[in-house]
Amino acid sequence: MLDCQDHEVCIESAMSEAESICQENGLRFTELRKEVLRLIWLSHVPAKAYDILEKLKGKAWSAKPPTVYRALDFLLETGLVHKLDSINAYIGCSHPREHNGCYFLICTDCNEAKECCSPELTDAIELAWNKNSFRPQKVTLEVLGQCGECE
Amino acid sequence: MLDCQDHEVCIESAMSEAESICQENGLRFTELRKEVLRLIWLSHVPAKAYDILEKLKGKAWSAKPPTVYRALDFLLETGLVHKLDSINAYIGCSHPREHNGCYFLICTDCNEAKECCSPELTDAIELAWNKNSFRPQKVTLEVLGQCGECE
DNA sequence: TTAAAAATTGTTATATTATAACATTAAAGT
DNA sequence: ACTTTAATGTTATAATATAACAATTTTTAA
Repeated sequence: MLDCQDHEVCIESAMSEAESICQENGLRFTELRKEVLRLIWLSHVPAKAYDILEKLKGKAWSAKPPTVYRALDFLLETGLVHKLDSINAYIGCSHPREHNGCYFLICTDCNEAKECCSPELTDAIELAWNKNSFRPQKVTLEVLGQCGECE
Repeated sequence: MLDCQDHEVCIESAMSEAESICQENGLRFTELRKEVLRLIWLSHVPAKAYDILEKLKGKAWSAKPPTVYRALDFLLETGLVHKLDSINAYIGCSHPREHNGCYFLICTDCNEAKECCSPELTDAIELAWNKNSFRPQKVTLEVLGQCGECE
């Protein structure tokens, strides 16, 4: 599904961008938060919270559910990570500096997910909700299906 | 949020349409399934599985979690009910004979949800996924925010 | 019409996902 | 340095959902 050539590069660039964003905004990118973000970025398959927990236990931490969920809360709030509600899993944001018209393609065969953006989509959605005089706060748009490589 | 004038009528028409659909398709609309659908339609606030369970217990059933989840599975498969993944709740489908370009507006104040359709939306989404050579199987589109009455 | 097969429901147990509440430690502000 | 705030540790539990097998009901078909 993905165009990522060298995933090590992919991870490192995500980590350093996260570092910058936190610095710019005076947010504390602690070791725990870093490690959780890195674990999420380990693959393009969205990570489950309890899988992250198991991996954390293998490291220095005395990790328990709140350990992971608190780190996830931080990463979600800062926009470094997205939660995919349709599969209860977490994926690193591929462009954490701007979030416009994002949606997710999730392959039910290889389990990889890809974040996409489409201005036309945003426009269509805005048009639709304006008709309903609705003030949107959060949009969830996830497409489950088969990616090009898997079909 | 809703234009429903008389909710009794709203419920009864949903129930009788469900009855018809099941009959047409040779599906068994058992008492249990009927009751669960009716409980979901009790309000336009999406129903939580365990709330349905509690209400069922007040009736004739010896209800346990699988009782509810199996009825929900049936109703979801037949398209009589939708699951809202962003809030883990279930809502009656307002037009179960055709599902095209549906999405949901969910008010975080009054908790009501409204099913909407927008062909432009469907088109924009299809355009977007075609670019990615992705074969969609299920689309989740939910907008959390404030409805007209609540803002 | 009755036996076999299939579908539905009952029941017990457990898996999965997530948060509350309070204690402790570390960092930042004054 | 001391106070406050933020982050993490820890225990317990809440909320959501499914597995596995037994009993029953409905349908099929001999």
